[in-house]
Amino acid sequence: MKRPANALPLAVLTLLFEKPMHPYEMSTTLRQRNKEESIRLNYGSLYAVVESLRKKGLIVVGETTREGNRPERTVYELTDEGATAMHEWLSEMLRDPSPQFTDFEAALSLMGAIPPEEALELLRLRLKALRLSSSQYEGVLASIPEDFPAFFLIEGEYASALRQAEIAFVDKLVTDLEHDRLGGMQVWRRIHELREAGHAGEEATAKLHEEFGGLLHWDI
Amino acid sequence: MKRPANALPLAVLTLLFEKPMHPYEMSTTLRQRNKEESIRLNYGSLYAVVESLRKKGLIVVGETTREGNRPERTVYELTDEGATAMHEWLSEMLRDPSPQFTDFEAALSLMGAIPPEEALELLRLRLKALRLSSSQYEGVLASIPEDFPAFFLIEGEYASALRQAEIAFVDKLVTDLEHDRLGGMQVWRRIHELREAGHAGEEATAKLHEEFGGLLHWDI
DNA sequence: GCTCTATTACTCTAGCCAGAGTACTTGAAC
DNA sequence: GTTCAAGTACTCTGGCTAGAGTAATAGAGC
Repeated sequence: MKRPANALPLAVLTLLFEKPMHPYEMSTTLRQRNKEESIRLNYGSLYAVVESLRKKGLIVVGETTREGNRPERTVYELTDEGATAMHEWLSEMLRDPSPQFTDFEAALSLMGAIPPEEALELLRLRLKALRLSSSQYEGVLASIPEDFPAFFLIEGEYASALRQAEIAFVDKLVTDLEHDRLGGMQVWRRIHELREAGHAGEEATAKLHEEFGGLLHWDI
Repeated sequence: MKRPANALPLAVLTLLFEKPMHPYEMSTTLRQRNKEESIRLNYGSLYAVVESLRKKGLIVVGETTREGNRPERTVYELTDEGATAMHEWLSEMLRDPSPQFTDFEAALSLMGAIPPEEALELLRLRLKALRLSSSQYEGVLASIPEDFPAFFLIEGEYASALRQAEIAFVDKLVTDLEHDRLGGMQVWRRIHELREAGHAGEEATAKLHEEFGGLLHWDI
């Protein structure tokens, strides 16, 4: 079975593992349990996902009811295959780390396309935003009763741990940039100087090789 | 302008910022620079993305050439609007932290659907895999010459920092589970015991409320 | 000189997913 | 007693994306 990037189908399976539900109830339940913060949820996807699970035989239509003149509600139930698939899929996601392609990692890898001074300023702003959201999270945590079971906060704690690591990383990067301490910064800066002066493309590349010589012959 | 989740269009813009290219050259360049590790790349997406950038006027067709009987190569160039868009978009991605919906965060938030003992074992395996990939990364790092510019390794360093944080988090979680130290574990375990005994759905929920009383009335 | 694999350069298709749109109901406020 | 926001329950559209498929050439090895 192919695992989609989005965990929404898995979330649907786990909800139906609890009890039969209609899609709208799934969405309100997920929302009420704050799953929206860890799982991308919207109606369009939800109904499509439910239909595709049904086609695969992982869920079946139970009953359809109607209250007053409102749209009909279609209640779905988990099949045995669905329960198995849910178990396998969730196990895999817990067990196997998979490459994640985050925005910031991509941005870092393309950072060379803007001049170092600008990048530095943007990273300072990022740091500020990260620290703010971190302290907001701490605030929310502080407002939760002491005896609230940690189990229900686990995904938030994980996100928070990653955020702390990102803060430490960006903080160090900012400091390194401020002190011109990052290896390769001269090339990076020179590229943008040349471009400012009207040199671009192959021509600029040639000039860089001339100026920096062997240093440009890495390519791991 | 709407930012797609995938950074591929941005990568295309930054490549054309360097010099005009045809799509196939973009893909080989990205691959050669190890950008595949931070940016999801495949042909289907690449050609679609290039076409959509063209439609938006961010890039234009330069020349088309043909060598022998091979398929024609269409070379694209960045427009001024494209350069502006690239700059804005990359700035945004560096500046604004955005929610990331990782697999593992989703898996943690749905972990309740499998029994605690199983989850513990899966997390142990995850930890092992994480440690392995961490030491592999260290190995690769060690094989790189000392004077290799850190700037070109920055996204790998970021990924590595996050991985270290995940290792620390999972390690602690495993220990907590081993010592029955995580708040809410009794409810979690009991849910699966009841299910084993044939109680599910509303019935099980009622029983849980009976047994655990007030403890189940959180919902932040 | 013939086969086999790798490389070059795309094209096609089906499914996924986000966001906006629809249409009805309930309850609160003035 | 009527308006207006919020809630209920979906449907539609169109863009995005992954993976497989195609079709030619170049070079390595026997």
